[in-house]
Amino acid sequence: MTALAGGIPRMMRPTHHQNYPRGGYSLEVSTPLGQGRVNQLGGVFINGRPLPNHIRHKIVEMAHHGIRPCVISRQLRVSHGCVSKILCRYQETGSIRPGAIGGSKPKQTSTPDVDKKIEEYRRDNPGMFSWEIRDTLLKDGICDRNNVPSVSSISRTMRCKFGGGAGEDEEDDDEIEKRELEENERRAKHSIDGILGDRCK
DNA sequence: ATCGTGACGGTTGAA
DNA sequence: CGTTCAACCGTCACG
Repeated sequence: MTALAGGIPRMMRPTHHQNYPRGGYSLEVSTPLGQGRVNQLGGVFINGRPLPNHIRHKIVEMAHHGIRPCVISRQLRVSHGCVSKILCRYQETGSIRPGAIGGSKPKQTSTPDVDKKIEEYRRDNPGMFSWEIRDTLLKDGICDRNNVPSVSSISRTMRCKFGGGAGEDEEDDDEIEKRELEENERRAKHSIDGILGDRCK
């Protein structure tokens, strides 16, 4: 641990390390949704998970009323770093929702160019099969035999871009939010049901 | 006193 | 099915 005599690169924090005296400082509380913890301000949070929606909402609402971030932080018991982040994001994107967690990068098996071409073929001829697209890619000289994507790769690409063919409908934040709230409630209820009378299977 | 920032330990979910 | 791994999370502490 002492290994970096050579000048700590201005941004390393050898001393911090989230070193709590082991055994617990960060109180643990149980919530319907998992292991909750308590931050320095006394607020409850779940490590690794986004803040609940109503808190996020409250943060932007208070900010909207001209309340300073530091006050919001103390009042809602959310770290100022988090308040700052949520507010920043809200200003940038207009959304209070957290970013998409998890999943793999849409794997770029082909170049963007090829991807574009696939989209184009598909748009011009929606009934086209993946193997036909593959053939066309070769015929048009977009790819050669060495770098042409596999048929399954092409169908994956199309699944991603076209979502299975159905038109994508954009829901506005409110709608998503509402649905999320319901889902949360349902989930919470579920786990309570599970505790009260475990009968599923 | 505030607030931007990045390390950290954590969870998630498509591939 | 289980595993991988890069995305995001909020907290903490520094500056």
